[in-house]
Amino acid sequence: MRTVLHVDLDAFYAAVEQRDKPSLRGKPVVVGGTAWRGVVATASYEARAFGVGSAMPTAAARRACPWAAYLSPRFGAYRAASARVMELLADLAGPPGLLEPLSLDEAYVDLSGSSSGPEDEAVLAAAVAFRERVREQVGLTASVGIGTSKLVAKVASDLRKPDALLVVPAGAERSVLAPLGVRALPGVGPATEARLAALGVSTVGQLAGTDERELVSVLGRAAGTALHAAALGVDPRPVVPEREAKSVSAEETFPTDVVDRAVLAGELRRMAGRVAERLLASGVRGRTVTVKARRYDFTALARSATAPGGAGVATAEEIAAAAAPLLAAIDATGGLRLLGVGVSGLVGALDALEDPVQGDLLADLLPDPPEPSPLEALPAASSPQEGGGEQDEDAGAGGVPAAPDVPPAAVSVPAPVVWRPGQDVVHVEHGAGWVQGSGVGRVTVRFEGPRTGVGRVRTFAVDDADLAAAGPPVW
DNA sequence: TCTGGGGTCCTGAAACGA
DNA sequence: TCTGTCGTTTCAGGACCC
Repeated sequence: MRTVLHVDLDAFYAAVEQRDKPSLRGKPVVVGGTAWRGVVATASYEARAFGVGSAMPTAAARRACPWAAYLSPRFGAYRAASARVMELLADLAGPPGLLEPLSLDEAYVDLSGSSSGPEDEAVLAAAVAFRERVREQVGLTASVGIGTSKLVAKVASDLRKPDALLVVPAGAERSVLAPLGVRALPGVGPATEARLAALGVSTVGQLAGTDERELVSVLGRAAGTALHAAALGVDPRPVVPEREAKSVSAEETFPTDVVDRAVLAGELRRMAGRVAERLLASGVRGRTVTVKARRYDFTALARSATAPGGAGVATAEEIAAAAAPLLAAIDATGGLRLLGVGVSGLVGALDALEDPVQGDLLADLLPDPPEPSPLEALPAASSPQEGGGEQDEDAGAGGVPAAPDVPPAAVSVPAPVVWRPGQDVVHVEHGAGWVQGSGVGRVTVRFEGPRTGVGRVRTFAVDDADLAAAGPPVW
């Protein structure tokens, strides 16, 4: 039985400001960009009463609540407060140290090793004591949720905030989640909510009752399966103590849109310097440089390039040199309102000096895992007749003649996969697969397998024989 | 309302290379 | 040598989170 605790500091930035400036206590406080094009990062609960919320344009917030205090963020103060809270959380986590900070104001702790479940009296007592220490020693309030998974703990901490503690006992997950709106689930934003609404799904309970295949067809494989599991209260993600950054970037919205290429190039060099400072401070280099822009009409675009070899970039000069041709490829007609540059594919500076081929050689010397790759065992769609017979998506008995030892359940096919060469359409339905319409060419399908992991791609041909064949081709 | 900044992850298409 | 096949990598964009 897992016990996961989620901590969320209430209205964090605004709460730190109210703590440090007694005159602001009990009053509406808004922290965020105070410039003309700024947005709200955090609003105190007093400001939220007037309709001010995160991500709202500052201009709109000022109209809704002109009497609030509008402050620029003081990240130094927030980092210090966060560090103190994380220390208290580390004490709570104990020697196993399963503490995963998500941001300055949020973290997960895995207490499975020292408890019998979420409703364990000792866990409850520890959580109460932790919240008391945060109040006394840091001067802030925290909302805490406890459950059998990250998902349930997080939803629980959101449910009664601010300044609350909620425990979801093992077995009660579904009944707690069911009445909530789908937006209560992490990962469901406006776009996903709208797609679910089109299916007639607005609550988590309805989501749990929806066929997973239908969700996959609408949301894609990863989101579809994860959300369906989440609606059932299932979330196997472990608490991971250390997570290394995967990219470093800097971006800026200009006070007014910029058309002048010389100005854009200068801004890009300045931001390359900011990125380089952070890369050098953490002793890493990056292989891929991305230039991001938002045009006057708010359309976003990005151009990226990956440096050949293992050396990568790290200095301002290297980043700027790689970014310059990417910026040149961006159409700035009408002006850009935002420009940014980022570096990803990060490797330690020492790693970058090593021959990247060595890893492959080592992999070749190692014996293959016993599990056969489902990809190698898959017959191509260009042999539709070989499969024959009825498809059985779950058991797959007789459905994959070339590899009877590999159940089709080991392979998940994202759906729908649509290919359009000119006017022709090849449409591969979810699961075992159909080819409909007319068309000849290649279809690329991304697979997931026990050995290959997620993201492997198989490309296969579809020819006239497939399309003329009676019955669906079977993979 | 008119939309920041810094990230993560996912997906489809295309290029690449054996 | 040429061509088709197919796995891998890269690129671009979308959605989401705090």
